[in-house]
Amino acid sequence: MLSMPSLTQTTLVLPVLPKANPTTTTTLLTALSSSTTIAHLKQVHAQILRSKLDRSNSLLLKLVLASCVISPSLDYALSVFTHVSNPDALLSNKFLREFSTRAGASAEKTLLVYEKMRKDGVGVDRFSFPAILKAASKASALAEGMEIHGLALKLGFCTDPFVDTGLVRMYASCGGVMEARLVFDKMSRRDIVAWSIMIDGYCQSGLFDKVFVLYEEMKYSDIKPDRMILSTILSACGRAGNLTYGKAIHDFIIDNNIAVDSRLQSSLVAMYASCGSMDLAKKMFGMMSSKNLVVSTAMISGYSKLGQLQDARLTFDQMAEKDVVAWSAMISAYAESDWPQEALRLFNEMQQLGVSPDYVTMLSVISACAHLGALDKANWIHIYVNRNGFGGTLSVNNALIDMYAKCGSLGRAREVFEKMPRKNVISWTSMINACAMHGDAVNALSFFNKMKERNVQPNGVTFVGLLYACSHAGLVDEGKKLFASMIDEYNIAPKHEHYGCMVDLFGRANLLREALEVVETMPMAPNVVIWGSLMAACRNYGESQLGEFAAKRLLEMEPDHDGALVVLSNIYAKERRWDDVGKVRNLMENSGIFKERGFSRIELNDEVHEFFMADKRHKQTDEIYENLSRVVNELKLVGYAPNTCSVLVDLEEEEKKEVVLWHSEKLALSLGLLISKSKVSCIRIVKNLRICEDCHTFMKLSSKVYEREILVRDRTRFHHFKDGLCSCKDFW
DNA sequence: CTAGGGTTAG
Repeated sequence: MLSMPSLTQTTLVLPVLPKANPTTTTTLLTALSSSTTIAHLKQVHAQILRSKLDRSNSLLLKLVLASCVISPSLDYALSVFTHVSNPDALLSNKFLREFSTRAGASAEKTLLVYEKMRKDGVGVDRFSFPAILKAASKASALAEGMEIHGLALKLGFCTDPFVDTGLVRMYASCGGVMEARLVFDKMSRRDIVAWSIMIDGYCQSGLFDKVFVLYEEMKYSDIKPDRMILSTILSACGRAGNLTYGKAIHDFIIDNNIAVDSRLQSSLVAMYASCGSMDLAKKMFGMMSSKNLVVSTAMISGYSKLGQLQDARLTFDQMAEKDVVAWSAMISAYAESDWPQEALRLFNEMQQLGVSPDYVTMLSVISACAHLGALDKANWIHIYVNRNGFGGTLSVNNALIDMYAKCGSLGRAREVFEKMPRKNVISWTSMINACAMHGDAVNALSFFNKMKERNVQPNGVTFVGLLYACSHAGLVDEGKKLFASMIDEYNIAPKHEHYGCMVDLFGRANLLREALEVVETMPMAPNVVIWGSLMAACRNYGESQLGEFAAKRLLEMEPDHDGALVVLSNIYAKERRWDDVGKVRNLMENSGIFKERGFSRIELNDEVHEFFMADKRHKQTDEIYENLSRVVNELKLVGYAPNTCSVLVDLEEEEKKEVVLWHSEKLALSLGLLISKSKVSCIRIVKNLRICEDCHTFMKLSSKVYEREILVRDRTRFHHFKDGLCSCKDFW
């Protein structure tokens, strides 16, 4: 080890080497200690330049490599490298490799190194390509990747399996699995790594069928699967939810005595967890001697998918260390289970512990804000996104559109959309959906037209948004045309959700015969949603016979479907079939139909208030109820009469009236009117269930009497109440 | 002689 006086950043002297020579400098550069700093290297650099040793490129390159070793940021190394004329291949490749394998170094910088090598016209040989292609893959740089492909062809390296494998990987990562496959098929010799990368490419593109086909093909061509490729296949099984294939792989591992290391074990647990087979996952997880980050995170997301939040949280709390992925998984679990406040709380806790979020974390946090529906929080997270450099990320912007729409601000959603530097189908679909949610069918259709003009291909989800918009706006002909063009023009096979929209489209327009025809002619068996749509239409138009039929089909599939039970009991009551009413009531009591408790949230002065029905937990409870009865009396003057149709419990009429008056959205409105006095500000309420008819009327009248705009988000859509009218035109 | 592949969050 070179004895260097303890240099600090402030005493930049190099006393031992007044005159540098190649040998001593080399010694110096190869004898790095943990205390060597960039400052030391800068001195050596100066020595080299002063002693005119810089014509010896190898010395400078050694300096470059030395700085790679000691500094996580490769900026200094890069700056020295760019000043080396005609770097030689061996050291350049080492440098490239250093760059491409370094986690912190951005792939774009590796490509800069490559460009420099190209410009100097030397230094590129077949050993350079794997690293360069890896960088192009990481950066998803298709244009550069293709140029590199061209160069490899020109230099005659395209018979080198390492180069070919790199090309397969590059195309696969840039979204060109087809091109990857072309390169793969032309390879004369395919080893297990080549197969592995090709299979992983299909996995990344979500083409799981191809994954399994190719894997079988590989086994057929006498290549024995190893642990790594088995991991890849298991991951595909997990993501495709193919438990059968996953189990078969597990059996293969056992039958062939393949040693299961901790990584393969993690893959097995992750596969079972992703397939929702938590019992098997848990069993294997329990057997692991040391539970690493990855496998614990897989367990968290497995539990979360099944809605088992307590188990997810328990696993999370038991983790000795947590990285950003684990935090993100837990935050996402809360966000997706409609527990947004806990998701946001966890996000704060994570930051306090010094863990920086990445863009996936942001997606979950944005989704949490969307669930919460609080516009102030939404604005806050948007600022956070911009300040922390996520503003340019496509998926983040897509999530922001959805968030603003769900927080009631179509305008802000549109602003995000307009400002986006790049847009994809999801961006357009999110915007169409945003309009649909707000009952703005005209703009939904106009976004669709603009999307077509820009040659963006719509997908099945796009049409769900469009059909939803049409059905809620009563645009029957337009909806029919869109449905036809989806099939004929865009070759998209309609799924359940599309047929559901069509049933809704006709049902809402009182075209019940057509609605029934859709149900009868659709090529797959109708599901709960389809029968539910038909039933709702029948209820709205008093079509009891068909309504009863639909409700019964629904109950065959979901015996405790609360909506169906209510409709049936109302139909029977109307027809005075008291025996049947009694039967349904019994069913309702036994099935515990109130599985989801209704609640409403309102955000006032940056504080979120939450109410259940007849809730008395709020600190201003007395004022809220006092104000509510005042409001009720004032509304009665303009014709309000409590409507108890939606009350399911068996109560006396007078009691039912009280129950209706204490619905959570009315409590929220009462507080809103108490606290927010300014007539220009809109009162925003978020409800987890559908708004009932009585509350809907109540909101309409309040908007007129108090000259306030009221925005209520219910389970599926927005209601803008203004001047006594609602944007949903009383169809919901 | 210096080169390529695996598990987790959406």
